[in-house]
Amino acid sequence: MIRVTLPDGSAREVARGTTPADIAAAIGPGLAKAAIAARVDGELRDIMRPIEADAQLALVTNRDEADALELARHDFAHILAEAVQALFPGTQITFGPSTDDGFYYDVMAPASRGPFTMDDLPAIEEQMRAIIRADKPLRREVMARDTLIATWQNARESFKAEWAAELPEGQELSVYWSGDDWMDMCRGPHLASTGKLDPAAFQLTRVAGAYWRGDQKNPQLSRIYGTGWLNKKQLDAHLVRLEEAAKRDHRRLGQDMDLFHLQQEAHGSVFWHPNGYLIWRELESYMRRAIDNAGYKEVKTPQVMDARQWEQSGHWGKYRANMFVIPDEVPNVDDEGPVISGDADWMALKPMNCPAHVLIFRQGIKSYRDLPLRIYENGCCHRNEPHGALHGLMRVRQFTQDDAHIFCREDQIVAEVQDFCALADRIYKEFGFTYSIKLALRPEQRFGSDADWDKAENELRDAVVHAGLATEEFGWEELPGEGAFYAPKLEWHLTDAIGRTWQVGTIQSDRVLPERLDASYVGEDGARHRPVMLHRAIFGSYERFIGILIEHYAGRFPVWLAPVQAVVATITSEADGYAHDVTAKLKAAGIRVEADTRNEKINYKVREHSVAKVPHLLVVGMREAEEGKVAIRSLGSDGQRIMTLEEAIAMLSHEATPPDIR
RNA sequence: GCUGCUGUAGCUCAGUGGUAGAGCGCGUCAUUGGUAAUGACGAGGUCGGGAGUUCAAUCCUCCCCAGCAGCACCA
Repeated sequence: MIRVTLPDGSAREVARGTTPADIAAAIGPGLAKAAIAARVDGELRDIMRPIEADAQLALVTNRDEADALELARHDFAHILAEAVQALFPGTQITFGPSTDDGFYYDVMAPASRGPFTMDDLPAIEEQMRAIIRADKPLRREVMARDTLIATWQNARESFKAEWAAELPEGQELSVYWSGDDWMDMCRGPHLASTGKLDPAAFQLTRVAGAYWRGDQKNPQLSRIYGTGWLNKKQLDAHLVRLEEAAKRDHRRLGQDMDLFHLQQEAHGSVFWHPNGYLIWRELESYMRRAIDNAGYKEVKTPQVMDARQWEQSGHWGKYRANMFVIPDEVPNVDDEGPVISGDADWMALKPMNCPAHVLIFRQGIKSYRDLPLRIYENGCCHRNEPHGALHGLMRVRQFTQDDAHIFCREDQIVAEVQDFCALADRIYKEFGFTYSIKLALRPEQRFGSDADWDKAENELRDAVVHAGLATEEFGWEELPGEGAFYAPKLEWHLTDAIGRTWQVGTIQSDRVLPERLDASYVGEDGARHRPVMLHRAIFGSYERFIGILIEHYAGRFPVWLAPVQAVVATITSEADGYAHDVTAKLKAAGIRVEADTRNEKINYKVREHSVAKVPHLLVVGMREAEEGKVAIRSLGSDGQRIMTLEEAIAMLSHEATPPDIR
C-alpha cells in the first residue's frame, strides 16, 4: 500500500499502481468526469499513469486553465502529426510543442510532393477532427532506448531516430500510443483520450519553414501552426484579439494616417512624412528635456569612420557582416571601367555610437572629478540586417537610437543604474506602459574575465534590488546566456495596451570597450584608471518606439503626440471667416490645428476626421460664430461640448502640453 | 540568408494568351447642409524589373528585386 495525500491534507491508503483516475472516481463521479490529469508531487502527469510510491496528489481539471491548455495544445500537436501522416504517407515527423496560443508540429513532407502549403490545411483539420471524434485512447508506454531507435529506423523516421540516438544510453523513453495504430516519442503528459478535446476549439493557422533543430545548416521542415483552446468560445475570443492586433498594425496605420512609408529602393529605411515626423520631433524634445534634467551632455558624432577604428573596437572582426562598408576613394567617373578600384581603404557607416563616444571621452585628460560623465546622442546607425529580418518600423537598417554612455568609477555604478531605473520608470509610465525588468547574463562567446562578469552581473542585480524592482510584480527574471558579448544587460520589456510585450530599454555595464579603446581618467591618487562604461537607451530607437506607440495607442495618440491635434470644421461657408479666426487663435496658442472649410457636409467632415483619429473636432456654424463659441466633439465620444473659444484654448493647451512639463 | 506565398490606378482589390476593371481617394460642376459617406461628370495604369516561349504575354517559363508569414539572425 502507498499513501497519497490530497491538497486538503487528507490522505488515502491505496494499492501501489493505483491511478489518479481511480482516486478521482473514489472521491466522486463528478470529479472522475472532470479530472483530466494530475499533479503528482508537483509534476504534471497522465490521469491513467499509475502512482508507484507515497505522493502528494492534486487532480487537474479544466479549471486549472494553464495546465489544461498546456495539455490540450500538446495533444492537438500530436493529433496534427497523426493527421498529416494519415493523409500523406511518407511524411516524417519531428517535434510538436505547445506555444503561447496553440501548437505547431514540424514535419518533413515526402520528397514526392514538396512542402505543405495553406491549401493543405483544411483537409488536415478535417482529419484531426475525425481523430478527435474517434476518441482514441492515449496510452503511455515505456520503451528501451535501443528498441525505440530500431522502431524509428524501421518506420523510416530518420529525424526521430537521430533524436532518440542522442538521448543518454540506457534511458527509458516514453512513447504515447493514439489507439493502436499511431505513436510518437514524447515525455508527456497527455489527456486520457483524443475525445477529451473540443473539435471546435482549434484552427490551423499557417505553414512556414523551420530548420531541423533550429539550425540553418540542417534540412528545412514544414512547420504547421495552429491555435488551440479548451472550447470554441476561447478560440473565438482569441481570433477577435488577433483581428484587434491586425487593426493596430503600425504598417497599416502608418499608411492610413500618412505617417511614413517604405519603398523597395530604400528597403529597411524609413521615409518619414510630415505627420510622422511631428511625432518624432515631439519625442525628441521630450527626451532632450529628460536627459538635460538627468545631467547628460548631448553630442553628435560622425556617420562614417575608418575601418581601423572599427578594428580596434572589435566590431570589424565580429560584426563586419552587418556593417555597411564604403571605399575611401573618389569613384571612377569614366563611362568605361569599374566605379571603384578595389584597393582603397575601407570606411564603415556606424552600426552603433559607443566607439565615437569613447573617442569624445578620450579628448583631453579626464579626472575622477569629471565622473560620472554622461554622453547622449540621437545617434543614427546603420546595420545591414538580413532581408528576411526587416519588418516595418520594428526592424530597419537605418535607425536613430536615444543612446547614451555613462563613464563612471566602479563605486558609482549602482547609483547610476538606480537613477536610470527611476528615469525609465517615469518615462514608460508617462506613455502608459507597464514593464518588467530582466537581467541577461553572460553568453558563451564573450570578452573579459569571469571575475569581471561576476562583478558586472552583481552590480546590475544589486541596483535593481536596491530600487525595489527585482520582484515578481515587476516580472524580474534572469536570462542565462542572453547578454551581449561585452556585458550583461538589464532589459526593460514593455507591456502594451493589448498585453503584448516589447523589449526596448536597456542598460549594460561594460569594462571591455574602455579597455580596447584605452579610455582612462586620473584618480585621486594621481594614477590612471579605467572607467566603466554604461550603455543605455530608453526608447531603444525612435523608429521602433514610434512603431510600438502606434500599436499601443491604436493610432489614437494622446493630444501632445497627435500630428494634428484639432480640426476646425465649418457647417456652412458663412462660418468660414469665424473658422479661420478660431484656427489662427489656436495656432497662436501653439496648437497643431487645421481649418476644414471644404464644401462638404458636416457629417462627411465628422466621419473623415474621426477616421483620421484627430483628437478634437471643433465644429462651427453661424450659431457658434455669433456667440463666440465652439462645439467640441472629441475622438471616442459621440456627444459635443459647447464652450467659449477661450475655454477651448485652455483645454487644448493643457492637453497638448507634454506630460513631463504639465 | 532559408522555405512558402504575393506584386494590376494614390489605397483596397477583381480580371483575362488578343494591348485592362470596381470601390474609395483625386479634379470639375451643382448643392450651404448641425455631428460617421450629397449628387453628376471627369482625369489616372509600359499590370514590380529583365529575359524567353508565342503571330500575339499583364496572364505561360526562367532569372532578379521587393513585400508578407515563419525560421535563422538581432553586437
